[in-house]
Amino acid sequence: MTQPAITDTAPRYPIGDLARQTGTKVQTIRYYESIGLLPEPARTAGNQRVYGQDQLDRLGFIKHARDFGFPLDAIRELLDMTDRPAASCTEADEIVSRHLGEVRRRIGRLQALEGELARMLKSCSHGTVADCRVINVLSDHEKCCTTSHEPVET
Amino acid sequence: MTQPAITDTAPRYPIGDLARQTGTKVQTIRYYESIGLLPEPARTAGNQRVYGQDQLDRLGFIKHARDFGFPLDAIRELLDMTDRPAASCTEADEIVSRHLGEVRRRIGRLQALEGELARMLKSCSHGTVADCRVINVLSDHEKCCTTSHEPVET
DNA sequence: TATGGGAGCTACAGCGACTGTAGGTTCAAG
DNA sequence: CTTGAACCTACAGTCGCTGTAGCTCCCATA
Repeated sequence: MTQPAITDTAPRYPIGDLARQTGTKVQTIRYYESIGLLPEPARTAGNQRVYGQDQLDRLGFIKHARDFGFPLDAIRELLDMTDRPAASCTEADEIVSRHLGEVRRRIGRLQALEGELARMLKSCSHGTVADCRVINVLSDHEKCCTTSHEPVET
Repeated sequence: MTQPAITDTAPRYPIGDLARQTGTKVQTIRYYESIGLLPEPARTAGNQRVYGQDQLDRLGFIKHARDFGFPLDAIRELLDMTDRPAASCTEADEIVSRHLGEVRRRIGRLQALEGELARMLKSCSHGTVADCRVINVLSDHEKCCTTSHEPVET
């Protein structure tokens, strides 16, 4: 009788606390709920969302993975895995490998782009637009030094 | 009389030709028109778009600049400059410098990310999800080796 | 107990730069 | 004359949010 019931001590956060504790915006949390990334939480009598520790952890995971640049569907797969802790983590490794490969390809493309932009700028004589190397390179494919011409997906 | 009139020899391309010649999609061309990046072209009696050399060149410029990763509003500024060929090209240089700076920042962020992802993968023991380094790092901020935690904007 | 203001609610539009679809019309070759 | 590719408009969807409008709710202070 001197001990309060366990359910009374369970933390119950409103959405703003969740946002502050994870560094997510309130709207983003509601958005994650709307796309099924976060389950629908309990509500107060006044229809306001209340979250427990589970949800806080789950959102922390999502935020962290987003900071690592994982797309939401990869995060969804990773979250599904945390629900099966006895399973092999091969699948998780694959998701990360795929993402790492994507990041490396992107770096390569951006470095090629960096070189071209720097060359363009260096060769510009800073005169009129008519003589501008920058404008000329963009106007005329022939004046361009690069071999490949794929969009760069910045 | 033996010479055809000049206007008869002016090339008039349908939208599909423009698309093929520049490597742009037909819908994209119509989209550029809708946002005012390309002027409204002449039409046939049957309401189909017909383009001349000017438009082809303009679209070529846009395509090329997009391949360099310039956002459309920067391209709009660059196009405005080509209409004033006697002006100084300082402004063009600035646009390119800005873009170059952005590309370099992005490369830096992606390289930091690459390091973290590679470390994560290397330290994974390839056992169960419960022991998975990948999942653990994402679950627990403390286990994370990085100092800064900004989203990476891939 | 009244009140003020911050926090929460839903629903929807907008971003950038397209891409895809539906349902129709036009054009050129056979 | 028919067929089918190319064209037309209009609009929805992509990704991952962000912002707005117009409400309601909750809690601390007077």
